Formats: sequence, C-alpha cells, structure tokens
Amino acid sequence: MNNEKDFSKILKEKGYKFTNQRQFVYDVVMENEGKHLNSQEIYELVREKYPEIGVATVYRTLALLEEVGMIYGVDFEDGYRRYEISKEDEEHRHHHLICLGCGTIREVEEDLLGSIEEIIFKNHNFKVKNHRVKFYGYCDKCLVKKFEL
Amino acid sequence: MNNEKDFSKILKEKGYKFTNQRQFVYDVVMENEGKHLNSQEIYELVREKYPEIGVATVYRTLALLEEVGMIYGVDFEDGYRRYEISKEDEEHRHHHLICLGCGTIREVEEDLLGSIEEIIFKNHNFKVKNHRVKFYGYCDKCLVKKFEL
DNA sequence: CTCCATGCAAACACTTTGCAATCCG
DNA sequence: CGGATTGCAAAGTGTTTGCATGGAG
Repeated sequence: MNNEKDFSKILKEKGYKFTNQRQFVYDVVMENEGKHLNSQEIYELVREKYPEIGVATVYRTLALLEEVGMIYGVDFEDGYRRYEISKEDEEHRHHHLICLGCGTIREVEEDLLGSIEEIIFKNHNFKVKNHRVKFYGYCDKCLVKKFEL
Repeated sequence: MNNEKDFSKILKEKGYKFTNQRQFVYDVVMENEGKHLNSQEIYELVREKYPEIGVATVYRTLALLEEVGMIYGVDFEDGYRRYEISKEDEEHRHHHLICLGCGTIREVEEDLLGSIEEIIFKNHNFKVKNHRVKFYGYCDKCLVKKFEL
C-alpha cells in the first residue's frame, strides 16, 4: 500500500522533493477516501494540522500528485474539482452512482464496460484506454421514499 | 423539428418571452451541432449577427434553454461549459469518444448501457435514470499514426 | 402599461502566477 | 550551498449579479 515510506520514495523517483506539506495533503485525501473532497475542503483539513500552509501549495500539490498518478481528479459538474486516491490495481476507473434524490455519490468497483469497449472498437475504430462513467438515478433509500409518497 | 415557430412557442408555453437574443443564441447552438461550443464561443458567434448582445444575456439564455430542455450542457473538464442541442427522441444522452491523440470528440448514438443499468439495479439497488459516459482513447487516425511510429 | 429581459460593469468563486523567503537533499 | 518549494498577495478566468433602461405581450 501507499504508506509514508512509499510516498516519499515515489516523489523522489519522479524527481520531486519530499515536504511535509505534500505529505499532509496526501494524507488528507487518503484519510477521506470516498468523500470526493474538493480543493478547498482539502485546504481546510490540511490547515487543521498544518495551519501555515497556503492555498497555492495545496493546489500545486494536488496537481503534482495527480501528475505522478497518486491521486486523480473527478468532476461532478458542481464547480469544484474533487480528488480521489488512485489504486494502482484498478485498470479502469470505477463508476459513480449519483443519487438525484439525496445527492449521495456511491462507487461501483466492477468494470462493466469491457464488452462495450469492444463494440466501440469494432463499430467506430476507436480504441478505448479509459472511461468516465456517471449514472444518475435514485439510491435505495430514495426509491423507498418515492414509493411511500 | 425545432424550427423557429416551435422555438417561440416552447418559450411561451413555459412562461418565457420570445426575444431575438434568445433566438440567435439557440440558432448558433443548433447551427454548430457536434462542435460542443462553450459559452464564450457562442457569445462570439452570436455577436457576429447581433453585435449589441451582452455576455450576461448569453449566459442567462443558455441557462434558460437548458432549463426548458432545448439544450444541455456537457463538461469535458477543460474549464468550459459546453452545449449541445437536445433531441427529444433520445431517451438517454449519447456517449462521447474523446481522442487522447488529437482531442477530437466524436459521438456514439447507440445506447449501449441498458444491460449494465439492469446489473446496477440488481446488485446495488440503484435505479438509473440517465448516464454520462466518456470514453478516452485513440481515434482511427491517431491509431494509424501510433502504428507508423 | 406592466413586467420580464437586456446590457453594462462590477462582483464572484475558484484557481494560477510572481516573487522573495525558506527548506530539502 | 543551490535549486526546488513555499506563502503571500495580486492577477486570471469563466460566470453571475445589481440595476437602470428597453421591449414583449
């Protein structure tokens, strides 16, 4: 896994220096897996542990961590860039289920799109390397509410 | 289809006034189907025909047209909101093929996700109403280039 | 004639940049 | 020590808002 030793090592391998700020930013993203924090939220959380940090550093660090592939950005079209930890064993990114009722965002880890990518290659001569999929609908709780109405 | 008569009628049905500005904005989006214009580009194009128009009007009109369902916004995570004409006969939005080589964006009209939505309902109790799917990869031209290298 | 819609400019919100001070290696 | 990194504040960017004027119904 990505423990602190690896974190420092990965940075150095890519020619970047290890700093406390970078560690703190990475920690916050990792400790809040599944919450899809945006840059500002990450900034606030890092400041709790490291109050001197500046916004610019957080933005620069997030860009750097994305560049080295340790995190990646998702866009839920709410005006914020949100971040998740990369899991190296994921060939493709997981899918998001976004509830139109309560706004919850859940994740589906299964890769359901393999056969579709074959169809796209056959029919459109387009070789898919990755995909981003968002399903909008109603989660179990909101479905129940709808029936009750 | 959405000719000018219908345009005015749809607006009025929803309680909005018909104005030249709204017509021009809609025209530009429609005349550039498939180009995924962003708000600024739409503004520039409208100004060619209607130079007095202000940016604010364009933004307000795009929001309004989206609200009444005549257009909809897509986000390719390039910092711009881009717009497409809605086709009423599309139950689900089409998919986008985004080429990592040349940046071209093509569209796949087939709805390939029906069976996947069933799986999601069975396995996750989530009822999908719509989806947004982007495939990143290489288009035919860029595939050829890669082989030639 | 009554509001809704427009144009302008100023305000916003998120992000990026310039630069001197600081710190990693 | 030397260049990468930081913090601060100022500058950018795309978009939104306030308000007086203008136009649709």
